[in-house]
Amino acid sequence: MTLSGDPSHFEAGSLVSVLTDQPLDRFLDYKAPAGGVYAGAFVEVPLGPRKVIGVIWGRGQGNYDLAKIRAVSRVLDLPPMRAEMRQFLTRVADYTLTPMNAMLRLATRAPGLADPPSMRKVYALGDVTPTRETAARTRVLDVLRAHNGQHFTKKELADFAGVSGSVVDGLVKLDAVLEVETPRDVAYPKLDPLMAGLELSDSQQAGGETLRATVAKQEYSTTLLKGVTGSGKTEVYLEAVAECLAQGRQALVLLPEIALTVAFLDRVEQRFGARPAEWHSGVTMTERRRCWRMVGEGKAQLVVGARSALYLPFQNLGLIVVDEEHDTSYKQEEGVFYSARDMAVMRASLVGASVVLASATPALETWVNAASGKYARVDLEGRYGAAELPDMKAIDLRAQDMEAQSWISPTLVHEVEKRLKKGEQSLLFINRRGYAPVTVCRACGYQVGCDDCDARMVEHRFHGQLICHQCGETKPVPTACPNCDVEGRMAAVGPGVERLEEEAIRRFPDARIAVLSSDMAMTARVLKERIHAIANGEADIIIGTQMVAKGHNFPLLTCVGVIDADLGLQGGDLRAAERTFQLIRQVAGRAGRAQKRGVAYIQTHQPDHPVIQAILQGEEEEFWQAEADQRRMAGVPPYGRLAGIVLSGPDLKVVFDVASYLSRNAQGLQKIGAEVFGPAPAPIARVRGRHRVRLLVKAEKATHFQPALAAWRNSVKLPRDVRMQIDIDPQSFY
DNA sequence: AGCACGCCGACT
DNA sequence: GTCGGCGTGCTC
Repeated sequence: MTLSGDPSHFEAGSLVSVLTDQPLDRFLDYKAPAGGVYAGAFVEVPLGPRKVIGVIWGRGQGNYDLAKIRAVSRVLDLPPMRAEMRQFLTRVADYTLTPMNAMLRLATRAPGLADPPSMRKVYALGDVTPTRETAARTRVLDVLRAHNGQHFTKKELADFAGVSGSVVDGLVKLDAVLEVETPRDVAYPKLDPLMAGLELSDSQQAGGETLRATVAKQEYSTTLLKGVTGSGKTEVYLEAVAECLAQGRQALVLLPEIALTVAFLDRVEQRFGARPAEWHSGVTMTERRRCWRMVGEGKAQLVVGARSALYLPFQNLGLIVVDEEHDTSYKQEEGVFYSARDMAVMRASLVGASVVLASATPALETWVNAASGKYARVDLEGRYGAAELPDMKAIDLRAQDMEAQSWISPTLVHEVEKRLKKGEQSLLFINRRGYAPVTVCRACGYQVGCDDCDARMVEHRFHGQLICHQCGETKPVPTACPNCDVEGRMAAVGPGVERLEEEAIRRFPDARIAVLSSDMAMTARVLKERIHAIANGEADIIIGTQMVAKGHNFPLLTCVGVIDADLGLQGGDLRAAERTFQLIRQVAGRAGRAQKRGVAYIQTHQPDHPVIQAILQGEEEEFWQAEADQRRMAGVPPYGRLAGIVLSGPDLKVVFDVASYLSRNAQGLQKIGAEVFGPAPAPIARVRGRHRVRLLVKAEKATHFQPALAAWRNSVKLPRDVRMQIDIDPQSFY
């Protein structure tokens, strides 16, 4: 049956435009298959000798040799891509200057989409009683009778009954046990939004009700949920999730780190009685396929995931929560360059969903949007329970009597010792992995660098080698200088987390010391167990990198020492101040979460620096306002537009020439008032053997920035081995 | 992305 | 003579 006049239906043989996941930067025309096809349908189309996945985008363009046009081979058994999803992908592509096929790949990142639903055999009680009932057979039937109506796999059933699989086979042959083919991808267990949550404080209660009311309107909105570490943001936004689920709409919660998901799944189970769907790099292929398909069939009510979960085929999305929304890992800086936070807002605005951006230290962009009224804002007062934010104290390193090769100041040593005596925990924070950032020859001054990158190799004693943090290249720690051949003068300079541990062991020989660093290669579960053990008091001193700043609770912790607060302030990055502020506030927030008030000690050479001062005084709003004013004066985001362009290739001169040409031929950009800066060598001028040159394009806010950039990019034909990356709203300048 | 076509060097 | 290196170009 065909619906005449329905513009989204295409009759058999008519021309349709198909977007494939192949890297051809255009749509291809095909003939609609027998039975016709609707726009949005997932299809398989012939392309050269192969069959590839595509989506029917609309009517064919008709600008290709009709004789060469082939027919869609088949329509896949998947719910069609909704119009709003197609619109979303198009908008993200236009915003980030990404080809559409790359967008489709993001949206179809699940295995076996072209395959029929994967099936498996399950077993249930049959209606025949076997004539010869052996002991083994009785045990099997007893298990099935005890769980009447439930299905088991053969292995489950056999294991439960303590028999081998062949007993089950025998019973199946006699029809005493039923063998049923069922889809492997089953719906997620039902979440109950009406279950009672934890008891909320007044502030949480009020915040939760505001969010519920917002979600209940079923229209687009974005709300900043701001509350200090420990104020119970999660419980509050789970209220928004409850409201969304109660309406029968789907919800998505984005978390910045896989390590946080395990704890979050537990919270969801407590709150709604079952676990939600999970989507991140750590889930198995089978589970990925299940998640993608169930989300598309509306059989997953809540998804917890990493940024790429944004491209799942939700059918009736009502809410997106971006937890720790300021986190830099939401910005993808590979392949498709996008900010998951910003794209969450875009997706929600297209489907009439609510967005909650949760953070103790919001991104400046978010803060500004809330201040201007573009976003609503909910503030949580105080910390949950009796806990209060710690006192913040600076340790002026210029006035400390620092020993050589040591980074823990006498004042901080003293404070840690006091905690050790009282049986309380201390946290020493250093935002640097490995043992030492530099290996230098004391004879000639040579520093060991990576052969393929313009970066110094970082010594990792844990792994017993030097590692390039850019490309992952490793080499042994040399005993003789590679430059002057002098033996035995190579020295490690500066501290990393491993070296800090070494110093802590030396200074606190009787303390139990635990290290938490992202390169210790632990699974999410192991990591969670470790953190749990530490939180329960299995360590006196915790030494950690950035990782410890994120969302873990240590109730016995009363002392935080930030080893080098200046580290983030150098480098002249646009966001250096903001980052340092966020990171130190977060780390400090680890202290004193339960009954005892904590103190955070911040070691710095510049205690009068405005950022350090803002942290010490707790003058948050003033800090954001000052940052915002500075950005406005400089005409940079969020008050202006930036695009970072990186050209890379094996031959520096060729790359530089292309960059110069682009810079000189930017009339289209100048026409919209944009300026091109550069070319200049990128901060890391060589990565994996490719030379990198960067340009920066800066424009006023209200301009047709992307179209002008796209035209500019397309105006040059790049040499074969030169690549060009365009990063809209760059976060880092690497 | 694949995959074919095609045009030059060292081999059974 | 040909096997195969990977540069170039095409796929509706």
